[in-house]
Amino acid sequence: MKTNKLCIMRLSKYKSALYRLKSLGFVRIFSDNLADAVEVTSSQVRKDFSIFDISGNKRGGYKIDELIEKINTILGKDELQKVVIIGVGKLGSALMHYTGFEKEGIKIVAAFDIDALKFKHKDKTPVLPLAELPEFVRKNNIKIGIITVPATAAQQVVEIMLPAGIKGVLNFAPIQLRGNDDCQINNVNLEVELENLIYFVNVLIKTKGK
Amino acid sequence: MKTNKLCIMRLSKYKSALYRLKSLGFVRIFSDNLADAVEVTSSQVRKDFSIFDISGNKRGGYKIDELIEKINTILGKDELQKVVIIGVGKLGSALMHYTGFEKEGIKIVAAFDIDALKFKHKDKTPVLPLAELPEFVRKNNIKIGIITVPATAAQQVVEIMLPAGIKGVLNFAPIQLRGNDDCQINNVNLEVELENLIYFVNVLIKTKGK
DNA sequence: TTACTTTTGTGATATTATTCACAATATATA
DNA sequence: TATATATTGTGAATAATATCACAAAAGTAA
Repeated sequence: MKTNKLCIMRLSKYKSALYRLKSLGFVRIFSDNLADAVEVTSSQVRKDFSIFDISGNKRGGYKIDELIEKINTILGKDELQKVVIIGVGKLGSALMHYTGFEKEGIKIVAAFDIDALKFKHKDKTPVLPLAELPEFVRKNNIKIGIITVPATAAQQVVEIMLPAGIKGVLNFAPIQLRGNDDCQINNVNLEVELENLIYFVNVLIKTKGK
Repeated sequence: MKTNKLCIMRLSKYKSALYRLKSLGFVRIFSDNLADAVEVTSSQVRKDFSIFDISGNKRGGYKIDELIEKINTILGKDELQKVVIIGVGKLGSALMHYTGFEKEGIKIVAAFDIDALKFKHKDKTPVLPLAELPEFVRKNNIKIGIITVPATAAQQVVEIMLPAGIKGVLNFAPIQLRGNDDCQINNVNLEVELENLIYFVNVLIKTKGK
């Protein structure tokens, strides 16, 4: 089974499109429709599915419900995923209260910071001292953490998370963090995303000018 | 000149690493060092540079200042980039006040919403009615917009932005938005990023178990 | 039932991206 | 100055990814 990051990203996107199509009343779907929704080719869709032995019916397409279930299984979404956030700044608290995760079975169970003014031990999603992270992570069997601290603190935070048993980090600090064999780190760099967009907009404007 | 999105993303990352290395006192840099900082190979770095005719000195490496300047020119960062945000929810207001953009020459000049309770005409970064977006965009020659509205509203917002003259959209709504020849849309899907991470963490845990 | 049409599933092929490998050359050293 | 060494720059080779194209199967219509 040959997979790669892009392929898994597409699976997520297929799923999200499937929920939407389902809510519009569709029961079955063709690779063509999914391809449209996610802006890929229909052979890409079928190839992705074949990698994971997802099969439909020739001429009958795929049953949406089955498809969603299979994709969820592949993505490991059978059980609720508990996630912690480190860094309760603007972005951190926005993500903390972001409602989009719950429908995907992802729950932010706690946040951590070093600023005592931000501690909220009694809240539904508590904000706790960073020093308590290792114990919390072990007790609650947390695997995933989101980093939303400033770039200068990010590597230090990783050094605390790894021995605590965190296996996956989604890093929003604008610095490329290094994972290891025991921990996967994915970086989401907002500045880079915007710069990228700016580049292609400039290309667009220049080519139009011709 | 053959470019692609990944290559441009790497340029941004090189630049960010260069700022860091500069602040540590470095003046010259080798492809090796940059490769380390961004987690790519040194030939990747040199290849990327050669695509844009960036050259260093054999045995002398690259001068950091020149490199930063050249990359900024390529990325179109010669002048301040004015950006608007549509959707002043949790994520929107976090991005609105996110300080990381300014050092990259990106300025959020206004935000828009449909909820009158959110309007702040007098603020430094005003929150204005969505209806005023087209006029504002034209008057201020805005090219870039960030979408942080719910998925259900995102496509409608795009339909307002395109005729107003927006050329690039960074979309945070969890739905794949479609651009056209006149407008580039890049999607950042937080749910997808997290799901992706969860997948690879599960793979990690399974393989370790063996 | 039979012929026709549509859609899947997948090897073969094409395209794109990355790494290799090494000549060219700038700098350092003796 | 001559020699040794490190590093770039880039074609060639390799690897990764996506598309093509078509046989096989399943539905539809007559």
